[in-house]
Amino acid sequence: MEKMNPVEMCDMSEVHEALIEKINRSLPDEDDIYDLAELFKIFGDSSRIRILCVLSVSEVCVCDLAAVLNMTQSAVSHQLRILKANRLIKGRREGKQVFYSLDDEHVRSIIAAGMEHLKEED
Amino acid sequence: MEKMNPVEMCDMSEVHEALIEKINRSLPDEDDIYDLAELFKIFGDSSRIRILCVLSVSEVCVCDLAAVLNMTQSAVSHQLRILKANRLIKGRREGKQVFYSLDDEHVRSIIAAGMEHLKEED
DNA sequence: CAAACACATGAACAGTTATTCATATGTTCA
DNA sequence: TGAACATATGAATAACTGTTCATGTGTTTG
Repeated sequence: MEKMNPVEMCDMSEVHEALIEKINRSLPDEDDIYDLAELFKIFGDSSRIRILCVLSVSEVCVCDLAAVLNMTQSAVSHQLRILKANRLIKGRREGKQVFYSLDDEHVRSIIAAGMEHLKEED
Repeated sequence: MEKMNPVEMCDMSEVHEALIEKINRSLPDEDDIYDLAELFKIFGDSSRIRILCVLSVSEVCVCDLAAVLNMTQSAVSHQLRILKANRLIKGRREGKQVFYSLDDEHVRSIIAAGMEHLKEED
């Protein structure tokens, strides 16, 4: 891939040129970064975090989720759809009900990593 | 964004009542969940992730960031402000330039946790 | 089959957000 | 002091997102 035309660069271009080269080589793939941002976007909503926390405790059906989280069934379903599409949870039908549970062990570790940052603040 | 709504619950209320009680007790504090979502919101933008990835390699000034990431200086500054306000990065002035670097070890672990999820997909 | 229930989903709306543009602040140096 | 440079920031705009409302799908049961 050809180098992007530097839109802006400070005067000491010679000095920082090498650094920029080095950084460009060690940056993750553009697509990976995009996917990563998309993933964190999923965690960037308290309703979804709450759902994940509940499912982290136990497999739960949709209406119980709505009850525990004090959300409408529709709102819960919309969020479950997003979580499922991103393979963070999975659904299991049992008669009229659908029970959801975590589909990825990393969900807990991602949440834990975020919590650590919060608990560290002064 | 979070609204109060009428509680919904499926018919088998007696069966799930105990489960709901248990879940309610083990859920994280409401404020913590909110803060956690706010934190992940920061990571939920590819421009900010890219900035964090760059700073994960080296301390870099604003105009070099703009050059590497092919963004305008203004756009970079706006994002740096957000990252700084959330204590993910810190700035160090050196003459006319300001050099930014990571301010939290957890930044790397949060990104790593997210990456693991992506790399796991079939 | 029809009714009741659990859940899913499309459309619309309100609130949020990242970027751009213009301009302000802060620093160095002639 | 004033010009040039590096960065910061306010306002405006376009794009995105979560919820609600209405309705559709799938399942059980009378």
